[in-house]
Amino acid sequence: MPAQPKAKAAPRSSAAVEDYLERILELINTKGYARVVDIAQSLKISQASVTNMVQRMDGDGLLKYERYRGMVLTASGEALAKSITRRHRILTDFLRLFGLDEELIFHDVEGMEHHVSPPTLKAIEALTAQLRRQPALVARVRL
Amino acid sequence: MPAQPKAKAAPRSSAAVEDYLERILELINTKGYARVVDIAQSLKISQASVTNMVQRMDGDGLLKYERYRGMVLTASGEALAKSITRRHRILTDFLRLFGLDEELIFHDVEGMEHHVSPPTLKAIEALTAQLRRQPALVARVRL
DNA sequence: AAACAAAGTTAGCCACAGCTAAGATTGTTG
DNA sequence: CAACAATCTTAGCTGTGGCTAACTTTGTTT
Repeated sequence: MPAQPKAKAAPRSSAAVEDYLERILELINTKGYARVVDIAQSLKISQASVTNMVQRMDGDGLLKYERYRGMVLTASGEALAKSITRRHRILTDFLRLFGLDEELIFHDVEGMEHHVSPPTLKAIEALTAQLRRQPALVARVRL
Repeated sequence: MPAQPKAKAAPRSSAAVEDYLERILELINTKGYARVVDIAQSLKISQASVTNMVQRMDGDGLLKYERYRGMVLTASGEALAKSITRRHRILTDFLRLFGLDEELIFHDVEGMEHHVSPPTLKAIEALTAQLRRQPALVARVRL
């Protein structure tokens, strides 16, 4: 028995890794695949940085990567990416209630999202649903 | 005229710097002074790291620091610390509406706060005020 | 097929912000 | 005042995640 070959260690993810996962899933959903050059453009970082990170994420079991060829999310990578995307959407929906500038919303969500725990997210989701039924109240906040 | 001696460059601050400022102000408010050892304990990092950072913050004009002696916030450091503290309070007040665990609130706020822009903060502040007048609605979120 | 451009990779660098270990300073106390 | 403990500093290290410059691979185009 050769012991475990890979040392999985539960896919912990940093804010940076979460950003990558989010963009990779989005690219796969819209274009069918995620190329290094597109990820780089989307995150506004260099291709070299992307190559580097993607290799780390392969090592962490979040995706399968083949040099010069391409990448696919693993099951756990995809699950993580989806939950990150969902969190992003919930926070965006919440902030959109208040008539803030779209760019600002994006920027704030992009920063905050990595730090919002599941219970807090759930509360914000429920709150957003309630507020949608109270446009008068929301209007007072927008002023 | 010896030109400007220090190169101020507008006190940009990272998340880490903001955490330090927040704790330093709190220590000054409660104990009258901020010692390296207390900052370290409060942020759960080593004293060496605190010394290091405090020296950088001195260089950045956020505080005045004298080796082995102590520190005082500069005017701009104090202004920044106060606005950080205010932001922290507003976010905490908001999350407290939903009956979340205090520790969780603290943790989430500690992570998110550095990424919330002034307009977003203002909206959340106004929303919190409105929600305080709508306990029935809030109760539906808490469930 | 040769040449070229686009995409990807590697090597080596940097700043940030933590850490430990070892040494310096300070204040207290016998 | 000598010695001690507490505090603080320095030196040197680490990992993360960027960067540029130079090189390689791939695919297209003539």
